[in-house]
Amino acid sequence: MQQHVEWSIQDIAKRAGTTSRALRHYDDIGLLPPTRIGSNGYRYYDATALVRLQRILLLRDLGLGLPAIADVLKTATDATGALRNHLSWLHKEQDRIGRQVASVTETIRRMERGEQLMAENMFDGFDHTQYKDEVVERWGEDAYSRSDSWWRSMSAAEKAKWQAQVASLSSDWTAAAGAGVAPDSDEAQTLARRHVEWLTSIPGTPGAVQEYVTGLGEMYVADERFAANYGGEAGATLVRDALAIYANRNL
Amino acid sequence: MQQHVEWSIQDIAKRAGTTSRALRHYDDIGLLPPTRIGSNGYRYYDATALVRLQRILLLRDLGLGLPAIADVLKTATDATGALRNHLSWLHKEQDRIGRQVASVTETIRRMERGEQLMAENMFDGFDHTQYKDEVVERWGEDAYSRSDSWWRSMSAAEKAKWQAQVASLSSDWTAAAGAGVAPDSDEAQTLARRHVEWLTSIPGTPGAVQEYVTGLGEMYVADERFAANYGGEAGATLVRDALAIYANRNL
DNA sequence: CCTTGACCTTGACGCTGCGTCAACCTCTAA
DNA sequence: TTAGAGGTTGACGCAGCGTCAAGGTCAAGG
Repeated sequence: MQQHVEWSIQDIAKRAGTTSRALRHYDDIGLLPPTRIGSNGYRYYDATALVRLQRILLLRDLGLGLPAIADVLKTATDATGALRNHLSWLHKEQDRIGRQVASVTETIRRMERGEQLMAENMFDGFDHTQYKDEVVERWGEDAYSRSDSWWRSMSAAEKAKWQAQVASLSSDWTAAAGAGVAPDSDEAQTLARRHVEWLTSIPGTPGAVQEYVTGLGEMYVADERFAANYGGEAGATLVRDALAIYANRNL
Repeated sequence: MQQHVEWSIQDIAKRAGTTSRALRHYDDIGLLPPTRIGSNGYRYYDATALVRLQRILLLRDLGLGLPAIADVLKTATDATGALRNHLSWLHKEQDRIGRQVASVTETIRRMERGEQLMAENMFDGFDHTQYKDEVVERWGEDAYSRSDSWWRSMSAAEKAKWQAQVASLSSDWTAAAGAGVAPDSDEAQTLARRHVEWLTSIPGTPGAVQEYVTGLGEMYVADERFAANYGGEAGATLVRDALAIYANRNL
């Protein structure tokens, strides 16, 4: 009997369904040293090593990292603990991927409906992350997290309503720009008031929004995609100037 | 107005919710060069750069890689195509994670039922991957894939029945070892026959299984976990010797 | 004027798990 | 004997920055 007491590195690799390179790596990091090393430097493995390799590969397929595998094989006592940890990590990954899938799907859907969506989409993140720092600095972490949770907690219908206001403002600004109204005209200033009211309807963005509003105006002009929402460059310029004037007078 | 025409690297980083290191990286790879570089080497960014950064971070949050993001921002035409690709990748990831969750959960369940499960579990992969190469070499790819699909296509009940046979053999071997029966005794040889019949009930493992069976015996002894399934070291030794004798006489 | 401290710069290594050369022995079968 | 298959040890590459290290720059205070 005992006809195969040991195998070469390639044999072991193919038998276990991995590569010789991986085996050398496992040797390098001390995870699976060969049973014997020939005087020529060749690595030889026996059945015990093969079994250990099987376990390694099994755990690897379950997604564990090599250090984690080493732990499991070393302190064989706590195998379930390690797997349990790993499972919770997997669940987190599931959630994360799930959220990404939802976001990407939604983004694609919007882009397909042709609604200048990249801009709209940007708009969402806009009030939430872009000025996060500023909000936190001026009104504290509480205000920001309230604002953030406010948005996250909105129902789809509420979000839709909010976005309808965006659309309404957008078309009114566009129309005004098309009609060539002046930034300091009553019409433009009325729109500016609506715009600011709409903005300040977000909890966490109270009083002293002058610079905030002015900054927004700059952004609109800086980005032709935002500009597109307000009737192109002319529209964006109108919005910026009207907001600046309104902010100066009323805020 | 225009009070903030440009910002320092830290300001931009905090404002956009990232780090200065990331911005330097984006500069290095040409994804987002600073608007202006001072004579002192300092990086300065304006509103346009901030907007671009926002887009970068948005796409990054959706899980796209930096080269992919560069493509999207460069050829703004094909944004949905890129996202669609990414989405299918995300779906694959979901599947993969899902399978891992199932596997890990199942493994934990088994380990908790205390059934020497690590060994059982190993056992599964055992007949399927470990000898894949050998099976393929001797009986061809067809035989292997038949064997493999055989296992995969088994119903839960069938798998349970098969595992019941394992359990039955296990306890009988353990009992025999405890009674101190000799490897060449009728009792041990009867068990060996059952063992071999059980093994050969797997399609793809026909005739000429002598070396296969002998190799199994060695494995049982080499690994104390397998040994535990057969009544410890003494049991494993009994199994090995009995199988060797049986193989010599009958295979 | 000098110091302190905050902020900036350019390297360069580290992390994960090997794939993939490169340059060079060793063994086996014809 | 010679080709060809297989073995060895480096060492780079990948993704996306985190994290020192070593050293300029700038604004404010003693």
